[in-house]
Amino acid sequence: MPKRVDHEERRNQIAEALIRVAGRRGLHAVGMRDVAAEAGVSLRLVQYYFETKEKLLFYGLQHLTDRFTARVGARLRAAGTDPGPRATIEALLLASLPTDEEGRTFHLLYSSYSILSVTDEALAAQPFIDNPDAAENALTGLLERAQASGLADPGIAARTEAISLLAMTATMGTSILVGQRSPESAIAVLRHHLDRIFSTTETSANGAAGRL
Amino acid sequence: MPKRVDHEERRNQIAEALIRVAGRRGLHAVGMRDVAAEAGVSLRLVQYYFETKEKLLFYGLQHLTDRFTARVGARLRAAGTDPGPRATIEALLLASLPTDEEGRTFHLLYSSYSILSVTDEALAAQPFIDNPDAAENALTGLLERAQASGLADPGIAARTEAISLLAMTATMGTSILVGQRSPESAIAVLRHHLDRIFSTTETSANGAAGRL
DNA sequence: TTCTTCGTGATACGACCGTATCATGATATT
DNA sequence: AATATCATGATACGGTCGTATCACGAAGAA
Repeated sequence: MPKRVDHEERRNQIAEALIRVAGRRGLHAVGMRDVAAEAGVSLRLVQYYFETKEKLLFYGLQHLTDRFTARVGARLRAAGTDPGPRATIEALLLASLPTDEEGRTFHLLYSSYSILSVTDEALAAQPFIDNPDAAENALTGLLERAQASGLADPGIAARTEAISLLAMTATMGTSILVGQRSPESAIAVLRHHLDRIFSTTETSANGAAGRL
Repeated sequence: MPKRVDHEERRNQIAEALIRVAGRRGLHAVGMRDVAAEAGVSLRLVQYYFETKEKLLFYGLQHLTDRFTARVGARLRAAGTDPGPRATIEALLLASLPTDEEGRTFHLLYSSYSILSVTDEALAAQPFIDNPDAAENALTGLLERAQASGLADPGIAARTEAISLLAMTATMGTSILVGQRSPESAIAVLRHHLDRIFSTTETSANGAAGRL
């Protein structure tokens, strides 16, 4: 066969371009031509690898979640080998906060896709529906294990707290995005709740007992 | 003067049409012609009252926040005259949840505008920036007063909890919107935290004692 | 009445968008 | 070397969008 270019890699390059330009100008504002220009290829090429814009957007969403998963994994590894449950949870939540350019793009685009999926049923049927459930389950498991090993308050409702932490992180991420809240204050709120959750009853002299 | 039509009312009618069609098909998908058709008027009329689409969108945002404020007010009044702080807070939070068609539209469009404002600086300069702060301040005040009157745990950090409650409500609202969570479970999570906050110290049979 | 101004309508314009078509290099197989 | 097939490019097409233009009816002011 001819030229043999790795199609999947090409698609990834184009998807990266989509993510870059969408992160800059907003997902609603990107066109095929913008993506092509950002990727440094011709419009035809974008059409060649993704026949339709819808498919490009779907692939972009997939690529986005993949990259986000990789980001979280990297943050977890950076937290050291076998960190405590609290440090793990903190790394998890903080990785979701738009405190750097990459996080900003992730949060903006993920939010955009979510809102879009409300009125676009084709998008609503796409993969990223199960992702939040996975995060919720993972976090719940971490909390339960922390409780079992006596690090976290046994009185708390693990799943409810997991849902709450993720929900707070998401909204405060948006607040950071629109410039309404500083990353520091968002982190402070999260730590406040982690302090509450990771507090064995008797050791609570002041506040922060079982720190990471 | 000629025909004498109340311009402001006309604008409101058109803004209502914008909100309806945007709530149905998504804010990104509405055009001037859609709004005109939904309002039962000609395209020219929409142009006449709002010279540009940008102005129409800005006015629509203003109208949206006005109507949302009215909704919250109505819910508060429906909660009875001088309800307790907890009932007030609950009414406030539940009014923000997309549990009915109106709430669904509010949440969807408010989220859409927020996301849009991240990449649209003209929109970012618009009014609705201060609204979240107002809600946060109001909620903080309610919590502090509840603490002062011995109804709420004096150990909690009022503002931090206010921020948390609003943040959780917002994200769970979106979760409801995309069909990922039921309104009941969202309400259960909120009530869980209200139970924690509105718990006088000695009644805590299990864990949450004199927290920081 | 005549005029001026406001309100409303029908329609046209230029730009851009997603998609399709046609053409042409490049290469691995025969 | 010939050829079939993959990869890439230039360009055209139909539709829709926001906006502008032209036209006309209606009503207080002169």
